[in-house]
Amino acid sequence: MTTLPPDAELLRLDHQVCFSLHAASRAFGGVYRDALKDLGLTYPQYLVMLVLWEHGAQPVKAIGERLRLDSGTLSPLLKRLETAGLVHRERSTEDERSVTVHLTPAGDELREAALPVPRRILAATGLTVEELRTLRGLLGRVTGALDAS
Amino acid sequence: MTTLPPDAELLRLDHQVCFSLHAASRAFGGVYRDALKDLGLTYPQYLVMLVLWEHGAQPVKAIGERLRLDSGTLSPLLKRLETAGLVHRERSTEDERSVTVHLTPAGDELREAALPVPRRILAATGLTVEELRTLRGLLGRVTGALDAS
DNA sequence: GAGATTTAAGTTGTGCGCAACTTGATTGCG
DNA sequence: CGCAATCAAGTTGCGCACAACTTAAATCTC
Repeated sequence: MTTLPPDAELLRLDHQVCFSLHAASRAFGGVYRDALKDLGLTYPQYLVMLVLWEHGAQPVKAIGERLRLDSGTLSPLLKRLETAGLVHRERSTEDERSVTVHLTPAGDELREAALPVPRRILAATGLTVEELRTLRGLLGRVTGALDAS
Repeated sequence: MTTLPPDAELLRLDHQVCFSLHAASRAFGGVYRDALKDLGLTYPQYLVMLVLWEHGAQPVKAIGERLRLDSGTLSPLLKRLETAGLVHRERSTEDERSVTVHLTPAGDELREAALPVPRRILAATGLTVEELRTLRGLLGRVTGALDAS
């Protein structure tokens, strides 16, 4: 569609994209930090709670697959959520390797307090719905391609 | 342009974008980890080296502004780069609060070894140049808006 | 059925990211 | 001038991310 850029510019573009991604991810982190402070959650903890609110109790493995996180990250994170009284872990009886993560009543209740969060973030992005869809689409494709390579 | 989606979908879209961003950022991290292993650099260390290769010796403060990182992150990172012999730090004589970061000859030479890295990453993304531009644009706008809020 | 392989979760160690703080230098203001 | 406010860099502490490893259970294979 356009003239292909010279090599140098192309390579520059690449690291600009990576850098933008890195910066944007941390900028989101900052806004979430504020929005979640009252709930006492970090952003990754909030992601885990979203999974549990939406899909119910499930094994650590399943949470990890949904969030692209391994047990080295999830185990201590879940331990903190358990200490905070939001979650409890129970070793499965059928397969004793597996541990199922359940919401406690407090964890379930927190859902309501978390409802206004997404709107705050949405407003802070300054993007239109169209743009958000485009962004989500591109990011999804990149992640898929990168993971495959 | 399109029918506005109902509230629930809109809020869903928001956390999907945040999640995609988080996931994409980590996926890039993984690919860079492989590409930079031979150079003995992590991705954030590589970003610092890019700044020095491109703009020459400069104070910690300036590096932090370019990369959106504070001294709590940069100080130990620079110490590691110094231990690796790629960089050395010198306290400014005019303003003794400031520390200027210089490339060592080894740090300068590493530039050549790093040249093939961007192309590898570029290929791994699976996106066209158009799409990369769009992505960079959207991410830049989001970061700006989020930082301002 | 016994032994090798695979699997789920957890542990350890390293580095990044950031808040909160310390230290020492500079600037600004009365 | 003198002292407060500001500023640059560094330190500490905590949580996330991930590689490499351990442990214990399930599965596969002969």
